[in-house]
Amino acid sequence: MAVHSKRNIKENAIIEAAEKVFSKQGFTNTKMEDVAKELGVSKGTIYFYFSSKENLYMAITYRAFQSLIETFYISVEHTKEEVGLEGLVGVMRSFIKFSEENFLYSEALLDFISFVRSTNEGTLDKKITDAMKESSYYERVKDIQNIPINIFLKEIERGRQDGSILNKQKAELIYLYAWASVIGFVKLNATSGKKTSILKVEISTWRNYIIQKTRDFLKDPEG
Amino acid sequence: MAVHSKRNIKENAIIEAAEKVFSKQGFTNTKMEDVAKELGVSKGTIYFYFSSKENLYMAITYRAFQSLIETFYISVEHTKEEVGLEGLVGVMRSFIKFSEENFLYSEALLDFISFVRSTNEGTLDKKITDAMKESSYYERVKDIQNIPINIFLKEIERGRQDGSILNKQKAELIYLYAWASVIGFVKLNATSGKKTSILKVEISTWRNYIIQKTRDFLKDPEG
Amino acid sequence: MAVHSKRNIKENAIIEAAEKVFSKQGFTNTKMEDVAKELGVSKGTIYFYFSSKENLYMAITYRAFQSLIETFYISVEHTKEEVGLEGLVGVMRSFIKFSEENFLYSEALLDFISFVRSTNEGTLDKKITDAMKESSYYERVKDIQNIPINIFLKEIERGRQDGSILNKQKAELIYLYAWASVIGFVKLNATSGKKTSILKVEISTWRNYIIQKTRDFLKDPEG
Amino acid sequence: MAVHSKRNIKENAIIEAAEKVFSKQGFTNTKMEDVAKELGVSKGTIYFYFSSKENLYMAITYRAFQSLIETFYISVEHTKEEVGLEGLVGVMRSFIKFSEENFLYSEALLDFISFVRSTNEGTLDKKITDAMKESSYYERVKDIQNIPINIFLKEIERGRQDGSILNKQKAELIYLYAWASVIGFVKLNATSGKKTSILKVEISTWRNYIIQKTRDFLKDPEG
DNA sequence: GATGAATGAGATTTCATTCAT
DNA sequence: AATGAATGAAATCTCATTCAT
Repeated sequence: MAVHSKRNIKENAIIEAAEKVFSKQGFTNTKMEDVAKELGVSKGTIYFYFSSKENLYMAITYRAFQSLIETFYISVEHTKEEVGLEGLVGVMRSFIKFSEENFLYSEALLDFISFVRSTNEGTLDKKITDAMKESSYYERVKDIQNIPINIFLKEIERGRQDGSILNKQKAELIYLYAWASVIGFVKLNATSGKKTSILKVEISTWRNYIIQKTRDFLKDPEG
Repeated sequence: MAVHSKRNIKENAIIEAAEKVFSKQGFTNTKMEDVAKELGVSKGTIYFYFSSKENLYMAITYRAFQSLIETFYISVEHTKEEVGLEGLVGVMRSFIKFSEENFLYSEALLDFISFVRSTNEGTLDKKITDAMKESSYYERVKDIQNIPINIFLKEIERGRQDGSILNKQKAELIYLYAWASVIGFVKLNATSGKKTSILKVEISTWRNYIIQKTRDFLKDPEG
Repeated sequence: MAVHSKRNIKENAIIEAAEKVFSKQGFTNTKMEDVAKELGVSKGTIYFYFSSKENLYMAITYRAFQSLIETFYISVEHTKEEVGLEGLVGVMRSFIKFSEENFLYSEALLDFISFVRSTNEGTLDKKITDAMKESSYYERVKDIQNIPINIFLKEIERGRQDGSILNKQKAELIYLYAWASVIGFVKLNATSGKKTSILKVEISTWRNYIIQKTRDFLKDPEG
Repeated sequence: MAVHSKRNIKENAIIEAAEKVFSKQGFTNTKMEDVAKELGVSKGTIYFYFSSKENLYMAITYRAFQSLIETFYISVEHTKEEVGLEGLVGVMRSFIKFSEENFLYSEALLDFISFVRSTNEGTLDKKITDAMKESSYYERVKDIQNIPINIFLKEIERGRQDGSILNKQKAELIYLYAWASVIGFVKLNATSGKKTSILKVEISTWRNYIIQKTRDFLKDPEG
């Protein structure tokens, strides 16, 4: 186990270095050499741990899902004494926070969803190719990809049980509507993040508005 | 002028070919050769009309804005007899339709916004580099980039005047909230478009829900 | 046609450059860059004409077969007034000469034979991989690979008709026996070719002996 | 000595593993890692015993010569009561068998001969480079390389003494002629060895023919 | 003795861009 | 205007070899 965890430590170090440079320069504009330099190792070392650039990206995707799941669990844990509505709003809030703080993760999640949904013909402009399926992380990600959704859906159910959520729409639809808001929000803010406003609107105002709207329509029996 | 319009015809043909292949394969995965082949001309010809791949993408971006503006104007024209609320809902509806039918355009708009907002340092993973600023289309796009927003805002104003829109939030915030929904919706559907449902939710159901929600919160005085 | 032949001229120039450096340094030890330098062009140019290093080798293989066929036809033509035995001895002689003068061709022929005969499992040490099958030249070579053999067999038949060849063995066996001698002869001489003797035997003596033995056993009714 | 033989045992194990993978994949396509894996040790261990990949190949070459010599001696021993002609035919027969059963050895012998004959400039496509000369096995091989030939030549001499061999050619020429046949035979059969015929000729038929021809021309006073 | 992580030179291949015709 | 051959910088990936533990 010592040996194995040693390997894991290095793998994680590489992933973290990769996250740093991918975040700064983007996947396409980043050379494996850049990742190596960031960590102060040689190119070969990166390839010793990750068989390809895509595999490395897939590992990041895995971490993205893991991180989101962790975030969701923590949120749910924090609000377990409150009603389901508050639990869900909490999840939503942490979802936004997560996406804002980890734009790369947010992108990775999105890329993966697109990839899984896409057939071979007509692939869009993603970093992902068929080679990705050969990544050892591909299966791992597939195994956990639905956990965030399920946590979300479970909170809706809880809210319905305790009467705090009155919206009668299909739970999945609520999830999609909420997720889309977050994605749009994050995408439109996708820059180096120095700016604190857009179209003269404070980003924090916008963020709060999304959460408020979410709460509103969850409570709305006509929702 | 004859010469000039002849040039325009060719330019447009190239842009259309580029749109086709970019849509299919994405910007990064498309070679200039592919664009040339699609149109049945040589690579040299493409470069005769467009100084770089980036410039070509910028031309597409320009068309994307033009097209969105046109779409918005048509929508507004169609609903000018109705109240502002309906005008705005119509704009929203056409916005979604536009984005669904032109994923590439939708991406281009987003890329441009990101690009403009970003400082030079810390550019994200966009197809857009500094070379973009040198594009002859860059200035042109900057000149019209705010028109869609302004149309949207004007309809809000109209709705407020005629009492159909009661939501008291800053108009720009409403715009951002609406736009984000559309972006999220489109992004999550971003595949070859063969699928008609996601998470067991019909896409049309989702689309209608977004429009319904938009209408709801525009009318809501507490909105 | 002018255009096409222009392309062919360049292709041939590249092939000839490649033959030169492959002969000198061997396939594995030769970089595409070396081929480019030999011709005074850039690496990219080589790839403009040949999609891969293997494809280039396959093109050489094609030339090898073409050249051998040409050599055989010329030999047959030269001896058409003589009996079949002499025709066959002539072919044999030119076969040896061909192999001595074109060691690279001789290797290429051998590699191809091995490749075609081999199944996927257990490929031997050749420059050839499965990628080779994707070479545009692969099919072309397959189409002509049996011509040399057929010429050889036809001469045996002619010799039997005119009574000059009395050996009663299966024609194919005769071919294999003769070919093996040539291959062994060439392989054992496979060096830069400066030496004129081996084991104190003059190479010319050895060569003549092979031809003499061939003639002997073709005439031998007990052969 | 205990230490030394322990070392030898390990060296032999490595050589055998190397022979296995080189036979299957060829020298060039085999990574040191593959050799290590085959034996279930680490790459470092291989390097502890063999200074380089070339050196390892040289060790195999040494074994190839040893094995051939052993084979020859056994054959000679078996036929010492018979006439020299039969002794020589026996050697030939075991030579063929040896080469068929150990294609890698057969290649190694050939590579070594080529290497020794070649000058530094103009080395052909062998796995062998100048580094080979630095191999500790290089000298060892040089010391024994002529033994097979000498055994062969000695049998010819014996056959001439007892009158069973009447062929008057230089003994070395006879050796070369015989060896070439074997090399050609083996090279043309160089595949995974599943096929039992080539050009509709049974390989066993061909093999027997070579032996028969060898006997014939050894007896032939005009040979 | 043995390990396997780390190195880094080098190989193949790609492709936006240029330019002679 | 148009062509497409040519360029060459750069990217991904390989692997024999080294070396700290």
